Amino acid sequence: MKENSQERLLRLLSLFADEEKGEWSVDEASVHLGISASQTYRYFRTLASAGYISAYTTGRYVLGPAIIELDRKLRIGDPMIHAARSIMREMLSTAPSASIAILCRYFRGQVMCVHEEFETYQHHEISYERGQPRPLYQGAASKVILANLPLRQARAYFNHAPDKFNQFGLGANWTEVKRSLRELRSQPAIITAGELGTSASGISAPIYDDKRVLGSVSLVLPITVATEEVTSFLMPVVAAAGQEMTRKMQHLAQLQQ
Amino acid sequence: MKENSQERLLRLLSLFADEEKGEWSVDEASVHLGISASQTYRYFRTLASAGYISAYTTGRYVLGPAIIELDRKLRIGDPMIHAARSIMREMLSTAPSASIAILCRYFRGQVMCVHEEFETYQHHEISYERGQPRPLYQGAASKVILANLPLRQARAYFNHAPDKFNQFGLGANWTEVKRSLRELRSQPAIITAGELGTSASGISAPIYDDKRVLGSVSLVLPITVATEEVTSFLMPVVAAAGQEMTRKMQHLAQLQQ
DNA sequence: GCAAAATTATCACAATACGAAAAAAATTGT
DNA sequence: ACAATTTTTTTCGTATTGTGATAATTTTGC
Repeated sequence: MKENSQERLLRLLSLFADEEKGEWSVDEASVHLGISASQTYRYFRTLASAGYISAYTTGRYVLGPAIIELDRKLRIGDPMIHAARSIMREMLSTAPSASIAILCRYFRGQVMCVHEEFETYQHHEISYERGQPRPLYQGAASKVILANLPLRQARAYFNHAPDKFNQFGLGANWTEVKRSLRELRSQPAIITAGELGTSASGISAPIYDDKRVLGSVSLVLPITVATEEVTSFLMPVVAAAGQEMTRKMQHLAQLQQ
Repeated sequence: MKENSQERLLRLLSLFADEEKGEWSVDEASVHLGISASQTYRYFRTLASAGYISAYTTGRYVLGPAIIELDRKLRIGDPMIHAARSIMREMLSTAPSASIAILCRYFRGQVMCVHEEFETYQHHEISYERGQPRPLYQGAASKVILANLPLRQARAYFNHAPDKFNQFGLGANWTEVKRSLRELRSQPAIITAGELGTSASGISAPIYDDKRVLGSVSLVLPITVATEEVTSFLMPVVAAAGQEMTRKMQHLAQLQQ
């Protein structure tokens, strides 16, 4: 827990991401971070003059335009998203209309959607939303990552929320969980229904780097069209997309560019 | 140009936004920033372990998932975007189909789109793209901000790129520019055609905070439908949207919430 | 397996980040 | 318009730590 001044600055910035709170005053942040008011003012000034936060009215700060600028650069330049785009589009073309394809990443012990592809835009209520961290035990895109994590890590997550693991059908104790993770891993792609909200069904396959799992590609379909027939057709499609992504990621690493 | 260590850290992060380059090695960043290699390693480690950058292969760093997380929070929580959403949608409903509504902000001496509303998604080629800074002299959404800036600032920008100002019809010298800015300011909304690419036309109105201009709301239409008749109908619509936004921003400031 | 590159650790010192308190500036109430 | 708050910046002395150079270690490419 030794922290230097740069880490403190970033921790202040992450206040705007972590908490449900979208705006912070200097005083609030000061007590929350355990930093003196004068120093917190210095941090706020630094972040504000770089555009990462912005005072939309006196004393109240929110995230600033520099975030948008960075996000655009990421959208355009991220190698994983770039590699995924065509694969996801092709996968989507074989799926029923109103389906969407999502690319997720393992991040900070959670799962975060980093890219979406869809034919026609429609607000999907409760699902993987770009940029929203989701737990590892809920939904296909998460579970497939969990199942491919080293057992040590999986166990640590299980110990942290055993009730949740049970609630989402992964087992009531570690022995059961271990068995169901092995079972999930043995399938080419994994399918869930109604685990985030009740209206969607997910089909997901893992993406590997070299040794460890990086994330997952998934199809999310309206639960009404996710019949046994449809999902059994799509399972190998999604599995192939995952394998193709894995291949591309390894190829990328070799290009060293 | 006195810079502390936090500012240096943010400057390193902004390398990933400023330059055309989307990926950096430690050495490249080290020479570019004029910081020793060992210290640059420390900065990279700090940013990486907070998720702002990520090594997608050994030695090559790109922006990390934390950016996406912050961007989502901004999209959801930003007071200006929140205030704009309904106004933009209503404005859009009176416009020809295939039009889009954009919300721009004055940022770092440039103009950046921070939010878009559209009926049906279609990739608009060259226009205001969310997160891409644009110069003040090009396009309606920019010009309306420029025209409402304090003259001192406008003059400074003119001196910085007089040829560009002339190219986009603002005048060949400061006297002419000053006159055309006044002329632009006198209109309820300003209209341009084909200034970004050749296929779009823009109608924009300014948004004020209390005294200074914050940004602009605009309609972007396919140039083919932007007839005199259509634009003269839409001009007061956009102007009203700008005024409504101004009202909401001032109301927001008074709520102090 | 070995050479090369990437990353981390060590160290000594100057630079600066820090909190407390005071000063200045901006904002609000009346 | 003026006073009362609140917000923000400055000052200052000191202990902390950020820093570059170099070495040690780990990882990677072949």
